[in-house]
Amino acid sequence: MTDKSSPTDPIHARGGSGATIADVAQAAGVSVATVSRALSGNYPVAKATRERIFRSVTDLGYVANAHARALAGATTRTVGIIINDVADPFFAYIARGVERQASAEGRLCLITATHGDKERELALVDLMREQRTDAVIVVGGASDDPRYRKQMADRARALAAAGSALVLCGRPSLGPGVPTKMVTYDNEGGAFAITDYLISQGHRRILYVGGPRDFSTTASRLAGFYRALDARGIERDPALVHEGAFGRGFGYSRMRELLEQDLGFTAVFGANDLVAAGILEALEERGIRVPEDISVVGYDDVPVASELRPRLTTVRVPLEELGREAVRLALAQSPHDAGASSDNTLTVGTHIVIRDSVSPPKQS
Amino acid sequence: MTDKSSPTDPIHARGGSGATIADVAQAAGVSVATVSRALSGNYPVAKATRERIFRSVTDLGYVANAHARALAGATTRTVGIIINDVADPFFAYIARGVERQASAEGRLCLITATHGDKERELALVDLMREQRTDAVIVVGGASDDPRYRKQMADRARALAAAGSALVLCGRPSLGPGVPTKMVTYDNEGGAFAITDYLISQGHRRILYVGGPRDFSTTASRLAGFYRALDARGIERDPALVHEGAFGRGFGYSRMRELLEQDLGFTAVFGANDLVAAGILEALEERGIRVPEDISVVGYDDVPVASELRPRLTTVRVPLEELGREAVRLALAQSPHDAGASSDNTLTVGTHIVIRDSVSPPKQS
DNA sequence: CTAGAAATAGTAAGCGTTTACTATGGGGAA
DNA sequence: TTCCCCATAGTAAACGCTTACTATTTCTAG
Repeated sequence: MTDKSSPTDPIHARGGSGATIADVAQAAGVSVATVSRALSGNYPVAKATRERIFRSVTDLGYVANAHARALAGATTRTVGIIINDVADPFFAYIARGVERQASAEGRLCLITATHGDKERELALVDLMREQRTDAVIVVGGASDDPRYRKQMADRARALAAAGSALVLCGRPSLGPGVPTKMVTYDNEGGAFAITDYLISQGHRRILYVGGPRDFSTTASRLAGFYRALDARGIERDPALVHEGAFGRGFGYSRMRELLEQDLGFTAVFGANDLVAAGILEALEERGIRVPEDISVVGYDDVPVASELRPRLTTVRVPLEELGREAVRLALAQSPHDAGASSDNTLTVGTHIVIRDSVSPPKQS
Repeated sequence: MTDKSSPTDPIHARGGSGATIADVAQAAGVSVATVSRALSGNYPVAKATRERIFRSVTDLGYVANAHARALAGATTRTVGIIINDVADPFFAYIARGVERQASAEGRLCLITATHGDKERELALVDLMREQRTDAVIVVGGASDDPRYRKQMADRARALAAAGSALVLCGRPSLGPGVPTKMVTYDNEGGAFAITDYLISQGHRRILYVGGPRDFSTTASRLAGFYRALDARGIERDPALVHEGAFGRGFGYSRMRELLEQDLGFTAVFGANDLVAAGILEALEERGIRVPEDISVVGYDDVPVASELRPRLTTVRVPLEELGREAVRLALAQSPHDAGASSDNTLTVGTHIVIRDSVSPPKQS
């Protein structure tokens, strides 16, 4: 092997464990203060000096130590996001929005997943707090357990006190007086709209399947569902509501069971698109045609909705937009008073998108 | 408003910008060293003292400052991962594996996306280097531009020198002597297998669509494709190979164009499942039946493959596993010598999964 | 010419932890 | 009783950077 560290070999010029700002200073024959200033560019440094410094930086393959920088008072330039599961498209698209906006604002993105465990969610908020992220964004529906809410509220206060912010994305407020920012979508309205659409097509007995019980998202979607029923004077039938989980597997297995019973429904409202996909699968397996025999709708409009056959009629939620807005809001300097009056909350609309999975009920 | 900071109010007890270890020490009447030791538990602390300390921690809502900790020499407990796009299922599943394994090993996960820009990829590696992550994992095929390879190799050396590691996940080596770890899958083998399957069904003219040109993934898949052709003595026809991009949109539009020409193929190999989905869409639009008129296969076996109708025959890549192994390897203390002999590389297998999108070619 | 303002550099004090050393008190062995 | 060791706790020196001050030139205006 020949000498690997010729003076022109950028990054590997020195061994050790990475060059420090002092190494650069020495190489350039200036003080560390000058290097720091040349690098951040917020203070005049003579052109010649600056060039010498930059040359040394390249020669040494120097990159600043983000921790030292953060510790010395500069901001961390990092936002944290907490989601359920990276591979669930609902969260993945929101995460994409967050990642893109964060990077547009020169921030890095710390992503973690709860796998649906609310204790873990709380622990993750603390982890982000340790990291001193500029903001922490928690995504998706929340449990309505009061103990949990209190714990989360405590963390919101701690974050606010430390100059960071807790952003609630697609979940309800922690209550008045708790310093959070919120970006949500019209969950209830979308559910109302699509239920009403089903009714307008002539359906009267609609099955609702999916979504964890005691979960804010489920609650809102059901609320919209019921409101539509009520508005048309259709009786609510508890036998037609089956909460459980979000996810294709749940939709499939629950639908199989439900098909054994004689519930007499003509349409099914899947709590989200994945549940609807499972429902479709179960229906197909039984040779039931969609939409001729039974109509099906979903929620979220993630790509699988248009991948399915029949293409799924569903409610479009602007997921990526939601993520972007979350970081915009998070990073926006809230007016001096953290007053509740400032618009720390933002709601984006939803609308139904009509595809091929709904038709009028079969004459029976 | 009544007094909000009663002594029992956990986290919000003090204003300011977060309690420090010194605050805890004072509250507990001990030195900061003792607090540090009680917290990390790597040094004996009297039971009574420890309890007093933990009480103060809770009272103050104290969480350690990760930056100070990292600076003081402890590891950062963070791994970085660089992918193309969070919302692309191929990457999302790998990211899930990484995230899960990282969290199983008590690490946090810094996720960033390149959006296919290789300059940005290099910049992101530097960003992670600034963060002093325990490892940085770059995922997915790579460009074979020599300048780019050299730059990446420089960074690999810098990371290694700093005690971190560059992990190549699903991409080829940067060359001998460059200190990287690798976890890959049998890309070429999978392509060979599925092409051979197509041939065994009687297909002779197979169209290959998708994948960026000059990209390692494309190169391997095409290599397997060609090898299968050669093995059966089928002539390679350049007119049947159409590189371009990964993505549903590309598959759809290119297929539409190709359908205008009279290429006489009986099967299509989509460079990945998303491309195949686009191909299916274009075919459906033209009223061409799959697999009766034309057979289609994909690659990766992401969920959309089984969502499609017909269900897509494809090559299964254990994506989540890939991600997990990447962090296992990354975090494994490599033997003292960073010798090339140690097994810093790991390959997971691929296999074809047969569904409904292939049948023997139509008699014409 | 000279005083005072730029412009440019350097000094050194933190930022919040960890950890090598040092200090203290109490027990048990001899 | 005297020593030595163990269990605990404290002191203070990094870690690598930013930035308020201070110092030195070099102009510019009067």
